[in-house]
Amino acid sequence: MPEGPSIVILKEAIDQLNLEGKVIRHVEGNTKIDKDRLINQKVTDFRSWGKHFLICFDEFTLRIHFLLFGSYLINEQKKTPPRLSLIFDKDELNFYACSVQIFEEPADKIYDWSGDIMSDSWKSANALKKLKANPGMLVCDALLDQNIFAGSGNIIKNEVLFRARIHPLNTVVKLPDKKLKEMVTETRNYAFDFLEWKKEFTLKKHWLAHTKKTCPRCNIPFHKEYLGKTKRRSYFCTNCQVLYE
DNA sequence: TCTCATGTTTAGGT
DNA sequence: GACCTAAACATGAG
Repeated sequence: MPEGPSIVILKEAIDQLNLEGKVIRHVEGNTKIDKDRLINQKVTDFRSWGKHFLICFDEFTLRIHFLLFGSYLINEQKKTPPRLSLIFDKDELNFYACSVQIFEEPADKIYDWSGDIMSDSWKSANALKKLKANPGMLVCDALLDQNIFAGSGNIIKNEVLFRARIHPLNTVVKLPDKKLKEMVTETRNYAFDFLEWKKEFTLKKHWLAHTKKTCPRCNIPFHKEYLGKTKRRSYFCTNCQVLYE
């Protein structure tokens, strides 16, 4: 569920229902937020920013974050109790095991859309600027940093570094400028490949590095190590992924 | 049955 | 404050 492209799929599915401008009639779920705040409120828009799914209202924004295990169902229910159910006249949206928050501001005041790798407003130059402001940061951390690449996650990290032949333990400053730019553009490229493959249910089949045992370029074993500040799984080939001096 | 993982926040230590 | 770690949350695949 979690990475940015999956949230785009959710947004597109909900857009099919044409709920923009519709009013929420009932609210259920075990969330701790004030559910009454949502009743009789008119949804103005559904949006996504990175891994955040946003339900927008004139005066406030409802944010759903699926963390690692969250899920949703549209006009269907699970046996397990929902974290949040939004019931409209004809449709219902059910969210499970997710983080729910209300911000008392419209989404445009909260979010910088140019930081979202999936957004039409994405600006690679902004990401580049943020990277250069953190020269000592490991690239494996940078690709998980939501302030730089909102929507990128561990799968995208591993696949992008493999595609661009970059060793995960490079610091930002060690990468040649051209490589750094390539890392940024490949992040968005891969995210859109991820989106298409996920829609076809063929995402896993297309993984070249993530969870893989052997490098498909060199035909030698991948390294699997828990790297960076967040100690997330990294799969990499020390032969074709370069560690720059 | 058990381990582990597409994630983030918070509390606590140094 | 910077920087680190562990814990908490919670679900399903293998």
